[in-house]
Amino acid sequence: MNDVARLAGVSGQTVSRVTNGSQSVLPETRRRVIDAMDALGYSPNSAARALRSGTFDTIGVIAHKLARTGESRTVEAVVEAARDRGHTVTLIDVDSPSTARLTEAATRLSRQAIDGLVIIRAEVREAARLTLPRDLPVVVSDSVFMGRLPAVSTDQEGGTRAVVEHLLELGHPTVHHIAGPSDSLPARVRRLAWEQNLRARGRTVPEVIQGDWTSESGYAAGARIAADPSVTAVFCANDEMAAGLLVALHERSVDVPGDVSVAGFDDVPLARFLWPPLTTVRQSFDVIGRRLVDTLMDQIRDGGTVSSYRQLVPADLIVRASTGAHRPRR
Amino acid sequence: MNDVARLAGVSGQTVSRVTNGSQSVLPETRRRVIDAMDALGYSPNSAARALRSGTFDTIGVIAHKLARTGESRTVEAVVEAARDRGHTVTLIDVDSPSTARLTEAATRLSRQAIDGLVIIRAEVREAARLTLPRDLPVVVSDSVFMGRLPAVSTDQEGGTRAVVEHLLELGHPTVHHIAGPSDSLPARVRRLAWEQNLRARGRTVPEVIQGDWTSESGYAAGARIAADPSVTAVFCANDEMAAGLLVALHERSVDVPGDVSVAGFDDVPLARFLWPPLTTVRQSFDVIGRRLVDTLMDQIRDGGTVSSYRQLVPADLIVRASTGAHRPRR
DNA sequence: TGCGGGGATGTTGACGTCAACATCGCGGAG
DNA sequence: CTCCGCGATGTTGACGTCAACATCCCCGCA
Repeated sequence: MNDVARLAGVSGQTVSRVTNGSQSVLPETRRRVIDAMDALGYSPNSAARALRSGTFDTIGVIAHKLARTGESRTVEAVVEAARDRGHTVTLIDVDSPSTARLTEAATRLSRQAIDGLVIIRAEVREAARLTLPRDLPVVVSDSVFMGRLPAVSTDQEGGTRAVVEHLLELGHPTVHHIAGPSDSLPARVRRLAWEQNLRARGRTVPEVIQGDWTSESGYAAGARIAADPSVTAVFCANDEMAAGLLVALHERSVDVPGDVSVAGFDDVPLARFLWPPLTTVRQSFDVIGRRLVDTLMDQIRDGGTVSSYRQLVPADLIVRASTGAHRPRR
Repeated sequence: MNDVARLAGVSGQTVSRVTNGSQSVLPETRRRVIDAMDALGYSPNSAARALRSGTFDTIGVIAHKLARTGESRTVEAVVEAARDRGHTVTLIDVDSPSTARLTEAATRLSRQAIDGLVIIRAEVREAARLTLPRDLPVVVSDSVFMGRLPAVSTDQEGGTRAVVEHLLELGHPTVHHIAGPSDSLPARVRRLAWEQNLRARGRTVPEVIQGDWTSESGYAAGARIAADPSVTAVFCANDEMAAGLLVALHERSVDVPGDVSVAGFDDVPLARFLWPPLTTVRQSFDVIGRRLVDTLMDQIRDGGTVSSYRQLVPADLIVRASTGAHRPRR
């Protein structure tokens, strides 16, 4: 900055004023300063700026498995919303539940240059042990931290109810369920809601089929389902597992939706292009991302005051061709 | 820090030594300092640290559409690799090609607290106008910056050749192509390689069908392809478009691969679970991500010296059920 | 002609950390 | 008994920026 000031024949303060768009700089002076900046390839040092101002204009995002649909779409929305608010996003991943990794994440976090933190689906139970720096504004989505920290999340119960009701209305005596891994909070919530809805309508609750979010696990479940003619409707806890199930059923010539109706959860972009197009529940990741940032920004601005501890974003049932009227198999 | 020092009855410097794990601190002193830190909830100020050390332990990532398969998987790999090297990742998105957005990105970039920059698929031509801060180590992948900057990218030519050869060996007289958007570099490269391979084998080069990466565009292309019995093999520039095409063909009772063979590119996780399972080219995003970080770190360490300007990561053909022997239609 | 006022620019110091250097105290060798 | 050396700890200043305050100059009005 001093070099620029010298070259432009002004003081450092004037350079600072130009950088920050202050009004009280003569156009002629401004010109000289900008020329000097270009000539020297100057760009302001953000560390010094942050040190001086005490703010980083950056928010941290803790995500679990970034490439997974929900995560990547939420992160994308968070990045966009943050950018609109003049902030950048720093990514911190806590993929492995090992204590070493967690300690590392905590350390990294505590020295990180962030004004606030968004925790997206830190699902693993061990993550709950993560010590958060005091006074750091935080918002969470679908994580074990829910309840303890302000949260924005999908209305899992509502979405699940919509699927189950839809399938029962089609005449199916009951609905089977391929669940997500039990250490995942959304998986547990969806499973619980499925069970409660069946009970509330006096239907028998079939044994849960345990999956792990991957298509492979849905595919594996398909073998059992194809062999059991009592199964006529399956609600999969996410679209990937539903895709695996569909393929397994095709391979065994079980017709969808003629023999078995299949529904998913998430509405991944490809859901409409599976065969048959998948009935599923759409999560509005963009809305969630935006709300997360809004909520966080409110906290940052108000110095940690939390307005709402629980925001639900509705999840809509999208009916496509993979679900149809009940027809006994065999 | 001063508060901690006072409480522990030491100087600030000793606190600093404890923070950074210096050897020359008596265990007893260290204990006192750590207790004081805990009591006060102290964590070091990263801005001051960065200001002092001149390094941020952070790399920036410019991505285009984060939620898209290639991007999110590459970013995930970059984040992991960076973490292993003790660095964090800051995300900067340049989704829109408008000049305003670019200026904004440039500004944001110039004041960003990063030690290096990874540019992932900044495809839009206008992005080339982005002014990068001088002396900032940079690596790119699949972007318009290739050639000008050190790059790590998928062997698009090799992957494309493998698909085209595979389809020709199955007896198809030629291969049609649904291309990605023309402002995307990988899309242009794949299209060109497809054309060259057909020519090299003396096959007629059919008119290109223009897509835009989305499944919807593949679906739209499906109407034309279903109606044209001369089409027996289609190479789609990505898996999403292939998925759209498959659905369009099913709806019109065109058998895959009986009537038409379909191949994609990317090997998204769901590719194996489309119907029929999709023949495609696997991109090793994890390898690319890791190499990007390695290359960038080398530059950061050596003060900007670039060893290699072009690293190619092989792309392997994955043959599944969506491609089969040629059989004339109708 | 002198004085007040306001806009443009300059000067100073502080943000929190850490490298470099200074100091202190203790034990062992001569 | 003295002095040297070394390990533990303390002191100082600088990193780059910007808020607050100081200064300067020019203009208009009495």
